[in-house]
Amino acid sequence: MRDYSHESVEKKWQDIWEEKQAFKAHQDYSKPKYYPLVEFPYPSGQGLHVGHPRPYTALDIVARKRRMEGYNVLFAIGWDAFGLPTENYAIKNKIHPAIVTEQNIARFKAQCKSIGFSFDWSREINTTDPNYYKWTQWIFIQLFKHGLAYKKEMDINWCTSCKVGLANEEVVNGVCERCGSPVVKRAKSQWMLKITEYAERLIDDLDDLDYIERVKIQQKNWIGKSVGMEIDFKTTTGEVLRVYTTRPDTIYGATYMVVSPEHPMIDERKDVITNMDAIEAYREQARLKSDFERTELNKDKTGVPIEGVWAINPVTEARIPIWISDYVLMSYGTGAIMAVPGHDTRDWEFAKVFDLPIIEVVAGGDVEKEAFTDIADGVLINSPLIDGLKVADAKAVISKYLEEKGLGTPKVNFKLRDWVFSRQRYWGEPIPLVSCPECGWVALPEESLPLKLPEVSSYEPTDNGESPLAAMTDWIETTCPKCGGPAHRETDTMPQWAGSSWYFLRYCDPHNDETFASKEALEYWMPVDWYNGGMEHTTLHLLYSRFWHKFLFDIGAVNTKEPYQKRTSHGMILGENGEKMSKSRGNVVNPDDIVSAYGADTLRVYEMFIGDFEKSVPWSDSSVKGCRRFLERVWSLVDDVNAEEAVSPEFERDIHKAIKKVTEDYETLKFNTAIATLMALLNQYKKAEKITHGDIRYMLLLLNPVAPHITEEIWEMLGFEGMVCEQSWPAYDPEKAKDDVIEMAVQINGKVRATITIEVDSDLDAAREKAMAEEKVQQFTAGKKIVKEIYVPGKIYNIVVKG
RNA sequence: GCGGGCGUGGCGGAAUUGGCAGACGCGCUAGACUUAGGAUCUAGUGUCUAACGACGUGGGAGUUCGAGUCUCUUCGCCCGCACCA
Repeated sequence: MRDYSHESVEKKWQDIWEEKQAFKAHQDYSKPKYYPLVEFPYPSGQGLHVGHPRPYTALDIVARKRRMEGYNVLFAIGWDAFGLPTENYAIKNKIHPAIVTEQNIARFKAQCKSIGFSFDWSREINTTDPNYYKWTQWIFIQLFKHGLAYKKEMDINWCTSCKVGLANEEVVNGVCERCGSPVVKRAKSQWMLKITEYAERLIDDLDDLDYIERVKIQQKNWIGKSVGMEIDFKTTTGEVLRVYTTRPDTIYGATYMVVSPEHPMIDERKDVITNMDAIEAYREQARLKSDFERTELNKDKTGVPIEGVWAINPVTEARIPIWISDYVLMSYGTGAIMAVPGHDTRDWEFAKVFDLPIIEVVAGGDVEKEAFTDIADGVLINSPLIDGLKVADAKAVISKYLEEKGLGTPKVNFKLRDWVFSRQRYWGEPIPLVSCPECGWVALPEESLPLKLPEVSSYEPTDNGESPLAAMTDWIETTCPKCGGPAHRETDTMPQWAGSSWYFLRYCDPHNDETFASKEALEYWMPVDWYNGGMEHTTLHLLYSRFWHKFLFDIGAVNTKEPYQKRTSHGMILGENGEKMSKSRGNVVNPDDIVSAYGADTLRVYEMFIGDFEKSVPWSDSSVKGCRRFLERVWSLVDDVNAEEAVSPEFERDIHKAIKKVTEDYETLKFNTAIATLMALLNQYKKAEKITHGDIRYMLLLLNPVAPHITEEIWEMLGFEGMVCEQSWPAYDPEKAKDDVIEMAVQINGKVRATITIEVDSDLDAAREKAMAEEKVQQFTAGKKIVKEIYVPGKIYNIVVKG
């Protein structure tokens, strides 16, 4: 037998697969389909990270198994290539981002190929390709035409020194990542997408999806539906302050109000407010704070009372003060709250700091010590209309009362905010709209798409907060598609999320230039059957793409209301020291090094064997060696074969058990135990005197999805026909996979004292007879009274004794 | 602060979901082969104990014939975040 040389074996089979187009998804729509999906990577300058192959190998295993099970499988990859790091690299090195992108993609592609993923490379896509972003722009235009895109003044992070807008990521602890200068908020008119219009459906439709529970929970909490009321508070100066609350039952305990520093009533009533100086100073402070500071450092409540105006509690008619504080956000509810310090923790803290009155209106706690927020058992007090009622009933009664009196209306609110869709950047999809003095914002005609990114001399954001495109007068100045008059283009670009919100649709039909994907292709392939990705994408990417898909469904462009039927998530791979891999920590492992030293199959086996797929796990070089050792032992089986027969009788049961276990484990993310099963089976083989072709055949079939190269090579060496990847997935006989004789533990008072070998379906009498024959059992039961016997066939025999 | 998750040998992790805790792998120990071993093979390897045996899944309590698994409580760690009224 020759040595196992991974370089030549892996290259050989990669070439054969490519030549034979072994993994191409077929246009034959009569076969059953399967569509597994992995998150396409951002092609960074660092190249592939060892974190990438974990999810990719996992779904590659599923894809390969499905092909062997007779499915037409669509498994594709592409590049999510717009984005900040490339752009910043381009600025720094004065290279066009398109060139940087091209280089990075070439590297990523070569790396993916070297690991042997069974992608259908003919479907590769790239979000920065005009033939791709043409359709991203087309979708945006549909959103715009259906009223789901609108302009709004929104704050951007503004670096006071660089004089550019910054992404959240570029703001570190309130200062600019690059120059360390303070970052402030600055209002800018931006395009927004009304994802909130889909909030209810984005929650409800989760019920029918096969997402892992923590993804569902996290999405639901992020969307944050709450059922409450908007209630109007009159003020002493005649206007109305509207608040949102989920606890209208506590209204008798509303002893003051708080509005956010940005609340419009402040400017509107400048004339009657007597302490505008103090208010302005507080607002300025709030403005200087980044979101991070406002939330993180603001553990102690701060605020300023508005003097000159009071609110009237609509049920008690009491005159109560109005404060401003940054713990109330303009972006949620109405930007104003009725503060009930007795029964809301934040209000309670605020009241304690500023010595505001606390009235107990729900009995059961001690409001002098802390806010009482238990809504299950509380009973209302000090609330004439609802005294003695439980919280839930009190809510219903007071809501009805307030509604009838015209003081309030029931209202559902969501935490979810609309999606800020504008970026003041160059390396993104141009927004295909023009602003016409006569017609307002007008979409470009669809047949004129793509609107390509123009060549600019500098990619640096401009010092007035505009995108680099804003400096290109000849590009900006255009004519209105509607009236033909002079107009100018939108100069902001789309966020990186845009291209990734629909890429799985393009995989279905990637070369179509009539439409983003043909109806037939979509009807056949969609929905994605299994989408695996990182938890960090749960609330943004996953939600955004569900939103876009639902919209496309509503306009009849796609045939399913959800894009992904199943969603799972993998854990991160950490450095050997247990910390997150990063350049600065110096603990980064490059997959190329593993592939060249041990081979792609070793890398694949290792990443699947390393631990629970769903959990984070530290890298370990010595464990990699163990996986290489396993493959070498598999390789050495070639020499051990000493019979032509099918399966050795002594292995029949083991093989059927292994097929069952591995088949199930590949479906349930338990790749580690699947591989452990194969290792154990191999150990059996190595110990055996006789080992046949048939025995090894099963090992190769089961191991092939994880280690595709070496298994093909051994298959060929042993003279089997065709390729492993063309074979049928082995079936197991449930009867043969079952043990009929087992080792059963015999316990005395819950402690194991002996084991007996017994037929699975034996009854208590048979078990007792065998157990009592054991010396240990006799010893521990001698002279004692048997009070109880628990016998669970196939599991346990426990004797409870006394005395 | 809010939301989500995790604590099992020296290490990564198993445990049919309430039934022999530690599968499989790493590491380690001893031996074999060898000029050599950081290659390979064989055996051993949770802790305490000379042994019988006892103890053991972050800590404490509880339910149960039986708890890593269920309940309560407490401590610690990780991830995400937009103080969401």
